[in-house]
Amino acid sequence: MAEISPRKQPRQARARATCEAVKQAAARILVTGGPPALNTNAIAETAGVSVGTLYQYYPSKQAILAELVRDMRAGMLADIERGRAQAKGHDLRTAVRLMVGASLHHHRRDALGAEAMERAEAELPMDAETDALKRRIIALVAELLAGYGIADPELAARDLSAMTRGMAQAAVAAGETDFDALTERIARGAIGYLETGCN
Amino acid sequence: MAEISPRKQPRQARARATCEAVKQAAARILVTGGPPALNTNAIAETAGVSVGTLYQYYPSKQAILAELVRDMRAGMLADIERGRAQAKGHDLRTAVRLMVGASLHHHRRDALGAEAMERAEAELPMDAETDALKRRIIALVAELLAGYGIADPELAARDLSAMTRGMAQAAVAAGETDFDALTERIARGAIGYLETGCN
DNA sequence: ATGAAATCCGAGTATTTGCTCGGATTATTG
DNA sequence: CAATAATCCGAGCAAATACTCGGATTTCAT
Repeated sequence: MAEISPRKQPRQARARATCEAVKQAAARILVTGGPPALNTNAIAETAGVSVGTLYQYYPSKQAILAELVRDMRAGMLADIERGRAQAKGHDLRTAVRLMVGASLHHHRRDALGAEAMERAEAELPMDAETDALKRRIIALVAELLAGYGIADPELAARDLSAMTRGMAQAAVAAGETDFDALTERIARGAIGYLETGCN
Repeated sequence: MAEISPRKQPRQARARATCEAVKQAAARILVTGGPPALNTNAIAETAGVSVGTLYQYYPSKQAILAELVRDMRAGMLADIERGRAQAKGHDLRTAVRLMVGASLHHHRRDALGAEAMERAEAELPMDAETDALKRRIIALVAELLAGYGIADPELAARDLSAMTRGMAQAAVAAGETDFDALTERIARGAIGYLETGCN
């Protein structure tokens, strides 16, 4: 059974830099070579540290990936929270546009990295903290939708998240870079989903 | 460099049964254990044949997966073709409903299998034949959409496919089994996407 | 029935991969 | 400047994995 929680806390600045280097190295390898290319020796070499050092802070390979995914989810949650604050007070249509835009924020920063991470998440035993983050994201969207009188807001939140994720994934895979246009297209689908339900 | 095209054609009935057993074993392992659990020894054992036998028909592990994915894509293409034949003559909304239903046909047969396969496809070097199948699927949808005067039908086809895939994936992951309800929800999004574009 | 072709077997090989351990190096403290 | 704690190193081990090979067994054609 592979441990997932970190093994030891870095106390000195040097050690903190090491941890960060390891994470970034793992992320880079994941983007360039996909999950099968992600092995501990490669991570250590890319990070410029030795395997032994790596294992002082991460108890297993999976733990590195888990922390990477957790970071991404935390970032997403922050993006969504900002989006909701921005959307407050607007009508449903513009609120949806703003929320979709917020969901795509991490794609704007690093589209390939975001995609690689989301795919990697699938083949990882879900750790409790990341699961909680995902639930909070959905709950946040559901709460917003409920404010507009949407029926079954939880289901709608899940559907809209999935819709966004799916379309973004395909767009990135196709090499699209105009995220404003993509946001607009996703918002059209989302608004259609929400408004067609009421009549 | 791993070969992907099959190594030898089975000539006798026994050999054909072996090939089929290998494929089904691989599919089952993929569903129950995910990509990391898919190794040649396990495949051979599950299929009830020896590794040596396996390697007489498949030049590499990837070749097995590739053929599995190819089969699934071929099935999807057939489903979509039937869907289009059924949709012909109806108005846009019912046509969309029928097409979404057709796209989900393989999910109805084996939801977990379909999902496992689609995820596995991502970490596989795209082989030419499968790529051609995917293109044909998109082209078919695009052609249908063009008949209804949709602008940029290729892009719309890609977006709608991605939308369907994303929502279906999330629904299956959440344990949903009512595919009629799911079809209806996806269709709402799709119709919204298509109709909001025109005004 | 008999030779040839097809199929099957599974122990074994070469490689990869996750991970450990004992000791060297660097930082911190009193 | 010690002495102690923190950090780092990397050779190497144990296990897993993709794949091969030589020969046994079964099927087919005549």
